Amino acid sequence: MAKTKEYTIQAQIWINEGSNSFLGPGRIMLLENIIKTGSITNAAKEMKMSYRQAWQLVEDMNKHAKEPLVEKILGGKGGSGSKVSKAGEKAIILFKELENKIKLYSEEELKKIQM
Amino acid sequence: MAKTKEYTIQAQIWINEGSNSFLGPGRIMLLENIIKTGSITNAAKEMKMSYRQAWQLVEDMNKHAKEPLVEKILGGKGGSGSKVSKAGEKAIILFKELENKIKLYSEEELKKIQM
DNA sequence: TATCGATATGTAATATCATGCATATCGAAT
DNA sequence: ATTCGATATGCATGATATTACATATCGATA
Repeated sequence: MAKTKEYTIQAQIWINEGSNSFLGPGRIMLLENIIKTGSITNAAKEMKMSYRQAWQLVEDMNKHAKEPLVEKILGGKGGSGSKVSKAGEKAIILFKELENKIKLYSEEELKKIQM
Repeated sequence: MAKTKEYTIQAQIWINEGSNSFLGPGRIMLLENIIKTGSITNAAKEMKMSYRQAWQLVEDMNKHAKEPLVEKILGGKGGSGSKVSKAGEKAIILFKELENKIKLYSEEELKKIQM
């Protein structure tokens, strides 16, 4: 008997500013991990990414956002760190809503056809 | 004056068979180039991909499709080549329709919000 | 059975990219 | 001024694809 084949759809989105990438799943996860850990360094560790790369992503996000998504905190008794701004929190929410809608829509559309 | 920032959305889809990738934009383009050129070898050249990689993609697509998307032609006076099957042609059309709908939907949804 | 142009496949070489590491800097708090 | 934990950044190293190359095979046609 023939092996049954089940097909699923995967949808991914990215937001660009002009021709530059601005937000994608990886960057959103990074933002979430910065909220969770309080620093780029620890967020990077959390997702097994090098600090260097995480830092560059933050730099790039900030450059392409209307206002910074991540703000640095320097000094203080506990040393330094980074924090996601209000604009950053909003970006996370908007992105995930968008992503969710599109994934749902994709699945519905796949159901309509026979692969 | 502040630099205006224009945001656009990019959506990409892939079809999986079980947990294996089956079709994506690259594979679809490969199929189209096989139609155009009549062989995997020339399709690969067309898109500056190594023959090896192109061949593996074809192999993998066929393995995960219900019936082969690409069929080999061996022998004959003109030597050999490959051809996209009816199932392959159908897959191209279905994929592109799906992709198109999702891209349109994504753009509509982006318009609704303010990034 | 000789020819043809590609397919099919392993292996060595290479390019690409991310990471690790080292160092300088930061600025509030004490 | 010292301390703190991170940020900021260059550069060498390493891991991980991707490619190039070489070779064997294919099968209808003539």
